[in-house]
Amino acid sequence: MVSERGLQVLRAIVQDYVDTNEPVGSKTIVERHQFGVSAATIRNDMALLEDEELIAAPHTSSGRVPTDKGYRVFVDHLAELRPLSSAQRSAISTFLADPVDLDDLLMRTVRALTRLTGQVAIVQYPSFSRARVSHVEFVHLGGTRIVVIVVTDTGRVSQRVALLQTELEDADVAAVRSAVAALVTGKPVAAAAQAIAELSASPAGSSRVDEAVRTVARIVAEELEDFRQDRLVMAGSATLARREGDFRGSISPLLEAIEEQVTLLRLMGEMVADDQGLAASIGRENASFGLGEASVVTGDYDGAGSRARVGLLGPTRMDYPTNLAAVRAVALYLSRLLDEDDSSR
Amino acid sequence: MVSERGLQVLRAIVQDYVDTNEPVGSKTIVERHQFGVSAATIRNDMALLEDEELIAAPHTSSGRVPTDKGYRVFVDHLAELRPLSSAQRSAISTFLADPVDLDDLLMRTVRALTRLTGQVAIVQYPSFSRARVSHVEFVHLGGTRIVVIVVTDTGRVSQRVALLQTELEDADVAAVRSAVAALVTGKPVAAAAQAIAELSASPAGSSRVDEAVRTVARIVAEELEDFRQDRLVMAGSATLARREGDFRGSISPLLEAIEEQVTLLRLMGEMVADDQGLAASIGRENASFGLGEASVVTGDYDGAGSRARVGLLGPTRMDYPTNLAAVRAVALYLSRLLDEDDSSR
DNA sequence: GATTGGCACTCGACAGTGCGGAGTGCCAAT
DNA sequence: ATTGGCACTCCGCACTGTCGAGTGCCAATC
Repeated sequence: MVSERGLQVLRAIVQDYVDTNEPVGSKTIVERHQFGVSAATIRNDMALLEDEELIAAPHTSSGRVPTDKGYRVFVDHLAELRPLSSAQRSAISTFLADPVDLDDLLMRTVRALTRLTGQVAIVQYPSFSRARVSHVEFVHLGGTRIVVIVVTDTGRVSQRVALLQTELEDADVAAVRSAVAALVTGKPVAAAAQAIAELSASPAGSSRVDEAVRTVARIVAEELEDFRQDRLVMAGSATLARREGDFRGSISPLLEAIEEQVTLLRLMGEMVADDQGLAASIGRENASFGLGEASVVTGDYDGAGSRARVGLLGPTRMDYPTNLAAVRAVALYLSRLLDEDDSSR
Repeated sequence: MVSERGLQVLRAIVQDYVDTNEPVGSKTIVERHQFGVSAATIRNDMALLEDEELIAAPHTSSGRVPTDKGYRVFVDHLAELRPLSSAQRSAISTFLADPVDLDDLLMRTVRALTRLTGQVAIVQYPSFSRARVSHVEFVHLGGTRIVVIVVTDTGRVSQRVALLQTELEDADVAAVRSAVAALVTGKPVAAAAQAIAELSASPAGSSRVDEAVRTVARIVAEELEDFRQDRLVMAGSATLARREGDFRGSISPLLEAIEEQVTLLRLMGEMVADDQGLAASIGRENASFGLGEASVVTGDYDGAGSRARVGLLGPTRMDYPTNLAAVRAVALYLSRLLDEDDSSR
């Protein structure tokens, strides 16, 4: 059983190791922290911590390094968020001031976070499942090509080019427009998708317009899927190269995950937040995502009536208190901005 | 003066060095190539090449390595494109078959290129400066928020949320729509932007609608700028981490350039293509872009009536014949696809 | 004049050696 | 439970000598 002091020793090890990137020995701990006991006593505690697999020694008779399990205990029980300096707070607010639109706001958010922490920053687009379709629009490009645009009441827009089977007159396009618009306008995106599915299931008319309506509706359904499917904005991948020694292996799995996005989306989706909306996934806990050498910390924010996450990706050996605090501060600020925006319309 | 055989020696050095990543000595050349002369003779040639600064020795009495200037001569005078295997050709065509839309096509293009070459692949969006505005659309979200959508006859769409000074009735929105639409519809994007600039210069009316028209027009002008401004799609940044030893320094400047995009756009814009539409920018030639350790090869393609580039970013020590051939093949294929698409409407 | 074989020389890579320091584990004493 | 002491382990570093690859130069040869 690990004593109370033993846990404090673990905390000291994590802090010093994050600080210096070198295995920390009993003597160092006595020097850098005020435990009021001798190195030998610390050694006894360390032996217990090692039994519990909270720390490990890279080589016989070398200092100790936290294990993934050790980091987990540290984050769950020992870490206190390190409050941001006022300079950092004001940096966030100036960085995020007066965004042009949602894209711009999220882009600035990740830039701010990566500057604040030196890690790769990630933000999910708010999930739009509660949004309603406010408008569908078609632009006939001539021939069989038509641009299909869907807009939600939260201001998000998706567009796609559809290729029809047959050529349409402009009058036909108007007919298609009113048919599809009637089907989805004003409905929440989920309900709109449902309505389109029902249309597809019903017996098909064979008129030229009817056929076009079906084709276009299918495209609209795909676009609605876009709204439900989360997307990511990221920044700071260059920081990985600088911090390369922190990853035992190569950083290429990380770069792949960044490029893939899907992996990160799944990972971020599966993490379980605490009562402050914060979550951390550490080292081998991410092994199934190919990120066994990395950690992710996230914070929830509220946007457009739904929840999404902002987070950081970095080495397992990261400064969790600082990073969690930064994520939380940015998430709170983001929620406030989106809330104002929401209520102002 | 470097003899004809001297140039062949340079070619051999480049080829072997790209192959093995080790400085190549006179003996190796004699073994791997059929020069029919002895190592000593090769050494004499190498001394001349060194005088011309086409090759250099990393250390006294070590094998030789091509300089940037050496690569330049190789690419300009000695390299012949290495034709793609038929397997590779068919890989391209299956990879690029049946794209959903332009975004999808370009995304697949970079994926194909990065798979083919193992380098970072980049493609510019076709420049839309010759495109015409086919449609502007507004969606009133309520209050002072309005989505402004601009569509060109090439099928490209840009949207942005505008915040107005004052609240508008739906009737006002209709008035704004017709005013702005009259201003720009049917015009090439450059002319449309011009028209808006003239509007801004003319004396302002003070009615609510007039003011809204000006605000919205300004937003439209911004969006037109989007069309003229090129954008990039990229893939394969993870390959950099694997090939890390090829870069003397860190790969972080490369990752930064990839994240910045602007740098790469400028670089690709400034490169001068040969009669096949191919271009290469080697090593220190890119120093002013922070990419002195890297090379970029590009090929031009025709899309939607205008020209754009597809390219590769990798270490200076890259396989230029293969990479140039791959870029050319993909560029040609892309041109063909976009041309078909163009003529089918 | 170009080419060649020979030869001395330089340098990097590598393995082996020895040493100092940091850190541990254990034990007997407190 | 805590502590100081002590033997032990192992890493990191500097130093050394050897080996091989490669060069540059020169006199001899075609």
